[in-house]
Amino acid sequence: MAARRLILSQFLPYRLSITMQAVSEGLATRYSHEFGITVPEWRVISALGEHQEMTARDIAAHARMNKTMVSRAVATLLERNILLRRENSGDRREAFLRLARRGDDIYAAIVPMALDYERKLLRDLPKAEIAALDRALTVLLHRADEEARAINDKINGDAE
Amino acid sequence: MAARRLILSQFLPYRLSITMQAVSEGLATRYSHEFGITVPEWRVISALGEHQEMTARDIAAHARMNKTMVSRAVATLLERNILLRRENSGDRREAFLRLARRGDDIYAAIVPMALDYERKLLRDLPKAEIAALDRALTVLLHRADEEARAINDKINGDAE
DNA sequence: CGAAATTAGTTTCATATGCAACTGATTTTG
DNA sequence: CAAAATCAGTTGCATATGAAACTAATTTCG
Repeated sequence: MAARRLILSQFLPYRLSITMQAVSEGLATRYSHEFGITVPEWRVISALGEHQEMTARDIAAHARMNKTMVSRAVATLLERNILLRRENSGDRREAFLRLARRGDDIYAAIVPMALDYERKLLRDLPKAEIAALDRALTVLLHRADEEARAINDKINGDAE
Repeated sequence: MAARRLILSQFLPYRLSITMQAVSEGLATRYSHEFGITVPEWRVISALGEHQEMTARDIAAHARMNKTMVSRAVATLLERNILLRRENSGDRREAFLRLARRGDDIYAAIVPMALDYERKLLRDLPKAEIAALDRALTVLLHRADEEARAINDKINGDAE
């Protein structure tokens, strides 16, 4: 546990952070400019584009958003007629959400834009390196979740 | 430019975003809990730990922060006697910042914690995959910066 | 030299975010 | 069955954030 030097530009959490920031901004600028959609809103739209009909809770789980964020994004999108909402008559706490006509159009317009952007980013990485990146991100997310759980347990006194 | 399906869980910008979020949180929880330091404050401290003495402007450039963020983090850290500030008598707009005694202590305590965390995250990735991840992040950041510039130029009408 | 432009850094303001408290509905359990 | 606990989703509140306006200092240039 020797205190080696820490060089910010080589430190993984820092690099991940600035890279994701740049990547995310580059894409968000496009669709926000063209469709007035925020990042959380895009997440909701893409979740529903992928799964047709979900509750807010499902969306939160699928897109790793907290329920406040989902609630607000959904409210705005309903307001703008981008989503449709159908109450679950079997459990009136929840409601099924899906893309309205306008939502379909927006989704259909953003998807190629997003995939094109992704392609550009990865353009000159060899296939093998892209595969390695994929694996690495999977492992990192998994480990980070584990570590987060560990540290929270320690802070909260473990026995809950 | 065919509108292939977009699967959120496989879409690079999304994966980067959630991974960095988990990674960043896992580390930030530790030092915020132990030292009451925020992420921007840690960035400033680590920049100064690495480079001894810098102006706010240098810090912003080195740690990819905007000047508002630096200004606020520095103000808090000065307040808490974690930094020292020495006005540049040759150019009184700027000031040189460096870690105070307390800042050194905090830095010395966080660095091993941060490196340990990084080690844990990368624990079961083979050396070759880590190297591939490094290269990939470098390329991605570079491409994303390029794309951001391109899109901004397009939006602002290019000829500035 | 002196006006205009530029720069470092701060502050204002409008927006984004998340936790925690809340509402209304459903489920659990004594 | 009724009280307590849980759950889906919303809202209030306090904090975080960044763009743009601002201040004070320096540089540029007519």
